Amino acid sequence: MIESLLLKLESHDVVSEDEKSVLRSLITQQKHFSVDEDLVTEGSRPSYSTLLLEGFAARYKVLEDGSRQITSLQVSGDFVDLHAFPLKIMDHGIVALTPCRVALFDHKDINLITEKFPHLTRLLWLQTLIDGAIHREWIVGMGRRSKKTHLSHLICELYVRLQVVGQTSGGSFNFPLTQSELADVMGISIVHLNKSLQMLRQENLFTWASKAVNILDWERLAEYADFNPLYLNLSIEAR
Amino acid sequence: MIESLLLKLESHDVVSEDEKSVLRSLITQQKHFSVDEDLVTEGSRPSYSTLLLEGFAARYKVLEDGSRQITSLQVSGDFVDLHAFPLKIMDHGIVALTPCRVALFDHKDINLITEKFPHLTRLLWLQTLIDGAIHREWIVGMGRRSKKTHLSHLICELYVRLQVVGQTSGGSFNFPLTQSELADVMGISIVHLNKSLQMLRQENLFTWASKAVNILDWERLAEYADFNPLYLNLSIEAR
DNA sequence: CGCAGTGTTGAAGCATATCAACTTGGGTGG
DNA sequence: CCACCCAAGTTGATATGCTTCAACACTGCG
Repeated sequence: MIESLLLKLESHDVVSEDEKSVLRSLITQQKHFSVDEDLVTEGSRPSYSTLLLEGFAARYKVLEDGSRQITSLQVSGDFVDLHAFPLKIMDHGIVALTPCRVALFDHKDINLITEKFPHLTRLLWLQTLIDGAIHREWIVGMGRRSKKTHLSHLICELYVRLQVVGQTSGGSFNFPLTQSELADVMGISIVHLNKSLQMLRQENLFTWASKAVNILDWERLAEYADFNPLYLNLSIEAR
Repeated sequence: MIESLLLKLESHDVVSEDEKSVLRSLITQQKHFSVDEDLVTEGSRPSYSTLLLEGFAARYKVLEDGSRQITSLQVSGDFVDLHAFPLKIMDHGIVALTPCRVALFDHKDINLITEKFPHLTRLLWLQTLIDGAIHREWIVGMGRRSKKTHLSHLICELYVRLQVVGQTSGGSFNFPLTQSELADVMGISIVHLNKSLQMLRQENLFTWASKAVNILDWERLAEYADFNPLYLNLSIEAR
């Protein structure tokens, strides 16, 4: 059930049977969310952390004027609020972009992991560090990349992240965002996103139709997007 | 010597004498860097982590076309590359914005902390999580805030972070960035930064001259910047 | 004194937002 | 099963934001 999490962990280091079974044993509860429902609300003080088993979710903040910025996209195998464990209070919300199935881990139990399983602790820590690395890459995209490059970089990132958890087939993957949501990811208006997307289509690097992306030429796309997967830390090392 | 780090940790939770002395005992070496020197270079594989004792530094990425994006600012008490410990390879560089004095912690020793000092481990983890929270706030600033609001938000953030480590006096603090560096923080051109800054000056919220910021009216500034310090997690809790 | 880094300015052109309208497609009730 | 409806996507026009280029002013320092 938590296979996608294990796949993710195993893309960074060897995970022992003991560690796997602790993780399996700690799931207290499963839950479903429908589209636009909040998995976690801003300002709340969760006593558990949420592992996304299935579906797409987004971290976001809403400003006074009602505009929204999405600060990260979460896919199967992502701990959407592991950071709530030491952080205590959520400074942002997490919303389901598709129907979502999640597993809950009690903070008391995660605390127990830090007490008894240092290596597993480091692996969980690593996940939150990779979240940070992705944030940095997004900052670079927003600040210094053209919209076309930023957008194709996002496609590359999602492709690689989904590949790790076995959610790609060939060059294609499910990408259920609306253009409005993507605009909130990139911090631009829907109209402008739409126009950038159309210009990008002329490059014939990928297609995006009926909620699925199909990458036509990975080499050229990665080159075009200036994409270097180093920041995702996909190498198996002793951590 | 590592007092600023301790001040920072103690702004989140109680730190025991044992924990303090472990930290003190693990400093293997001190080092100095001059302006524009890299504390850590992109692509390197450091075997130690760097604690900034004195000075200002910045994480950055440089793109093919030579443009630079600063993804975070680091001040006294910040572990500038604690994440290199599980992350292994640096996906970005860290440059000294002023002369810097740093202390080095061997990764083997940090590993030892995770094995023997779970509570201290959680506190260190927390520091990297706050880095992530700051990244998210910057993403919001870049994507959805006006330049004037983004800029004043940064001033608020720096003020609060420096206050924690005792680097403010009254409403003022040292802020040694050039406009060019600030432009790289915000992802805009120098010219535009300069003009936003001038418009902001007319609001009389703060002054910035000879490398020092002086906040004239904190309440109004925080209101104007839509600044909510929640994301910095400055409350003492059992973590 | 002169030089180099930093800050400031104005003009011109490109990027992006906003507004308003229209099209398309999937889903639902009559 | 069709008609309708609503959400999503697309389009063009206009206004504002932001970049670029080029010039000049200021300051600290050799």
